[in-house]
Amino acid sequence: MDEQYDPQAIEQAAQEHWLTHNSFAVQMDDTREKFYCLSMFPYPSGKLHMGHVRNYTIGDAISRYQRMQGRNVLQPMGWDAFGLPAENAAIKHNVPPAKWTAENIVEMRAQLRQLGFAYDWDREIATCDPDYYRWEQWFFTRLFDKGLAYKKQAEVNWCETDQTVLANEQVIDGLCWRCDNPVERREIDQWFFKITDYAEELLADLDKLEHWPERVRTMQRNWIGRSEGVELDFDFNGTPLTVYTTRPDTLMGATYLAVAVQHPVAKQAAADNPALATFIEEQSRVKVAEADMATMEKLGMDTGLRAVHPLSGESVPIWVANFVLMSYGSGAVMSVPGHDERDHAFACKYGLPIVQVVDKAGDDYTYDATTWHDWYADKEGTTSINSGEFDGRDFQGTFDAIADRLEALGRGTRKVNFRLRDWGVSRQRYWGAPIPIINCEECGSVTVPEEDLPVVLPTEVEFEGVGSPLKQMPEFYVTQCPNCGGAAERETDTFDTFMESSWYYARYGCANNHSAMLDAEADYWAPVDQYIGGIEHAILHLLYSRFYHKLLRDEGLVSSDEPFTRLLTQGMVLKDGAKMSKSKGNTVDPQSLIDRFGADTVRLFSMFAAPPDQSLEWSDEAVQGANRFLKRLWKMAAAHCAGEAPAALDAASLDDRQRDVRRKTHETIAKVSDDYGRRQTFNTAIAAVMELCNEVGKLDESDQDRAVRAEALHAIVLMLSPIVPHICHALWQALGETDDILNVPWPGVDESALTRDSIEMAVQVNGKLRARMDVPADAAREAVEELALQQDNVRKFIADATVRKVIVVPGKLVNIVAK
RNA sequence: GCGAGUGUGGUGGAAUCGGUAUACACAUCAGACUUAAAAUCUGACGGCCGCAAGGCUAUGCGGGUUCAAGUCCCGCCACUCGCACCA
Repeated sequence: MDEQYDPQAIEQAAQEHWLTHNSFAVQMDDTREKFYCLSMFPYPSGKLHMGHVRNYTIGDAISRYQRMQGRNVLQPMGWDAFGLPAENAAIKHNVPPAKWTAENIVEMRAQLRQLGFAYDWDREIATCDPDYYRWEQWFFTRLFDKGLAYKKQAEVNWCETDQTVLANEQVIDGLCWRCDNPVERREIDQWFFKITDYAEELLADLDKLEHWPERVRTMQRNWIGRSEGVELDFDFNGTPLTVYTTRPDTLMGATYLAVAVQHPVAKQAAADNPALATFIEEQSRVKVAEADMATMEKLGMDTGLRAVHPLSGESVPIWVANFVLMSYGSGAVMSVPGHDERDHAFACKYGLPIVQVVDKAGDDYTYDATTWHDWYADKEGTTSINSGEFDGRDFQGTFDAIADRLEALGRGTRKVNFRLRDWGVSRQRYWGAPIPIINCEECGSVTVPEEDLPVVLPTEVEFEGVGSPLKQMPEFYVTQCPNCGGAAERETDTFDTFMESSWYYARYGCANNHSAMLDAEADYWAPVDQYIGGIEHAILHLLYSRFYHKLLRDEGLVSSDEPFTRLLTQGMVLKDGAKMSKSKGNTVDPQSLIDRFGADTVRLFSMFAAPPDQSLEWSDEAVQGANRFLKRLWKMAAAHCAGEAPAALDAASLDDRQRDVRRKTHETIAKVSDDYGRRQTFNTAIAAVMELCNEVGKLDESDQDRAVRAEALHAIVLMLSPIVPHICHALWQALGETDDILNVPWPGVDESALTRDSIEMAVQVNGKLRARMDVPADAAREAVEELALQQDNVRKFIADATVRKVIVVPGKLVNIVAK
């Protein structure tokens, strides 16, 4: 064995070995438990960044560990290949997106191979491949038939100068990123998925995801935003004006109505009220970031119109207000200024009446319009007042009584509302999967027949300006209607790229099946047992995937309810306390580190520097430290192997020092197993192995010293192999082992090595550490107490006091309470 | 504004179920080797007092519970993230 650690040679040899043995290809196997480990696939932007390295090293360590546990492990890799950056690059460098993307994939694949990740490359997929997106198109037609995909008008950012739709990130301060002209909102036809049909289940099933971070589940819960209330009608000139409220118990305190500026009633009132028309015009043009909206001044204007309260029969004014959202509920609200903060501010500002209808027991506060109270919205310990026959009830009592009355009168119904909106899946972009629809003047939107799929995206394109080239390609869009045979036009919109990433995890299970979207093998691998990726996908990607999985299930393609059993959200990689980014100029290129130190050093550092779910502060010095550890490990093994083959271990004959090292070996195995499997804290696992190495270094060259060291080195190499697989591959051979380390099971703990004759215990007096003592492992409680009281330093502290109590924590400490 | 999370040496972090705070590294300092430097090896390394033994003190701040609190509870402060007029 070479004395010098030569990472380049070692890593190349290990990677060649894996390649020639096809080491990571897997098939279905009913004799072993399956384990599907997946890291979020990358967008092929050009090169790997440190975030990728961290993400994929975590996934690889888990995969390799699970394999050593005897599981049938699938770990695939692929490319989230559609998206806007390819179009931007095309415009900038005049290279077609398909070519640019393919070149990036070649480069990044080579980098992933250099890092030694244990992927089954036979299952590699790229979402821009027609073999992939054809199934997405096929599935869309199925959803269309079920009514789960539909078309409606929706707003987009429109640049009049460039005659094109802009993505949100292409709008900078309200201006087009290309021509700096103002961007306007325009309504166009778009395709949607009815995710709201699954809102209830998506919410309820979050409770099943016990191995997901609570943070992610909370974010999804809030995003879905379920609320229970009543939808009720005020009478407006004989037609119902519908409002939604979660507080029907305060209905008798509703003193006016407020409608959104886009509401039909507002438009109607504006027809013969120029001042109002101007107000509406101004307010609909204000297009600010959502963050500013919450703090924006609340403005409104009286329409002069009035509506009739459904229970009191009183006439209430209708106002237009800038804070009412057209997109939630019915775009109109009943205003209860006595018990809603916004309504209160609005009523005070415009002099509208305020009626208190909820009182708090034991609070002698009497309402007047100039003061406000901290329990105005409480639902507990309150009583309804000023509400006629509903007086005297608590929140739920009034809620039910009023809801029942409205339902009996036919003026309202209980309703559950969601904040979640249907998912808009069409994009007016080129570099995406074509939506398989043909628009016919006679038949409307007709799906492309299955035998005509896929609708292939042309890849030989030229960009003129920013619009999609598809819209200038009659050879693409001119076609016949599959229904009537008449002249028709193909849809030129493409799918949102979240479509591809919502089901790729399932496709890896049968990536090479050309006759079906998913099959029995795909269902064998699903669901993903361990998913690893960035927290930035906590809502959209993970919610869409969960939705898609339920769609696939309802189509009979998978038999599970959820796609990802266990989720690990890895933290960001920071430099100088900030996220690495090109604009800040604080990036670190993984390639230069691999070239300098080797992949194992980079892998080791990224796993050692922080627990996986925390942010990781980059440190060039600490990378060198990781490299230094590998060099030391290599030297220790080289020195060990240079001598004669070690004698057989004779556990019974070991002296205390040798037994201590051997105990440390087996304690470390126990700890590292727990850190890898249950805790997923690889940093502490590495620290424990480093400690063991420090202990092993103290052994000398006697027969049994060498035998103890041989056992420890075998364990160390096996335990580190998920994180630094190349060096461990080489060390395993150097230790004289002929089996491929990949096929060697995880080391077991020898319980007999863990026993001790004596234990060091801490002795406290009144909770403060005063002494340490060695006690026989089998000492009785009384003997331990006795020994503790005899310690010199302890006697000093209890000399002038009476011992009241002695607490013994077996094997750990004694606390003497004395006063 | 609402919600979630974090706060421990010079730095990254450890302390898993309330039980010996600062493991493992990085940096720094000292020593060995060297003509010298790098590399490598050995040692020191929270603060204060002390020759030492040892003592006092310390986990953002202030209280509390407990024999015992970085860990649990209450109230503040700072930072990070998410949502953001959802009626």
